[in-house]
Amino acid sequence: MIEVRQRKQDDCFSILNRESEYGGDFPHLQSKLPVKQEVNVLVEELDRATSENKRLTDMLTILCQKYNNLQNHLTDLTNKSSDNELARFGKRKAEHENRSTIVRIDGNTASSSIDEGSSKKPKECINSISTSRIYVRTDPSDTSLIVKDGHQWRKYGQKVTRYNSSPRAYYKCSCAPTCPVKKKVQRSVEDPSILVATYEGQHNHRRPFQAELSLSLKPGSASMIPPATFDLVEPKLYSIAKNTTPNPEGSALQRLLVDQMASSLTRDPSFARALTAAISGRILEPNQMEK
DNA sequence: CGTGTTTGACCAGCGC
DNA sequence: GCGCTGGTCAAACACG
Repeated sequence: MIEVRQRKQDDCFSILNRESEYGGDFPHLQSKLPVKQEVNVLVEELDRATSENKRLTDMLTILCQKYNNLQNHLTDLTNKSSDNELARFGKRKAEHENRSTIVRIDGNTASSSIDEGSSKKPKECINSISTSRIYVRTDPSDTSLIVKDGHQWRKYGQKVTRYNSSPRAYYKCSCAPTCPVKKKVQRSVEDPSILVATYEGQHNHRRPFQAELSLSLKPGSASMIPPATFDLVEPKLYSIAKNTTPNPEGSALQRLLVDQMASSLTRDPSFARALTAAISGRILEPNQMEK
């Protein structure tokens, strides 16, 4: 350990020397403290950052475990409520619910199930369209059917459906003229404060309004359910952790979440310092291995 | 005036 | 065949 520490000090000396050669932009390294003492401070900070990094990793692991448990719990509840509705409503509803349950259970968004079962679509078309669903918590007093997801949508219809008193809004993606994606937004029967957005098809263009989504994801704003619970029923987002192969739309959401995390973390100066320390620690590790 | 939303009409699938 | 239902269209309307 002492040897390792000495080695880190040597490496820091060499870095300091190089910095002085190039007139580097680390003014704190050019203070009047004795160099040896400064190196000790740096090494301590490096150790502290490393331990903090480990602590953050542990926290992330725990967070993933909790999310897993929460999702399992919600899936159970959803399945139960589906069973209840099967008993309550007639055959038409039963078939509809069965189809949507397939999506929820296997999480395969490219499966043959169309959530609301467009009666106009030929069966072969239904088989080729992928669907996904997200749940967004809103203020119950807010009657708008707007889900900010980073894309631009044009509303082309609204209907009150048989088994849900709240109207269902129909949207088409207007980001690109040829984009075939459609979206349906309706309040949940069980919890009117939750908006259920069902997406059909895949975007054939890039997401244009990521910044807007960033705003909507901020805590305390229009109350998007926190990113970790962005899509609780359909586990494609969770497939990040489970290492499955989601469809392209799922990948887009994954990238979005990763971007969100990355941007929020990189904005934090302390995290940037810790990251720098961790990286420099990695660089130093091979030297330690040589011993 | 251009763009997006609203809303009644229409269409097609499904069950009876 | 008829009625119910979900999905779509398109004219009217609102808004910046």
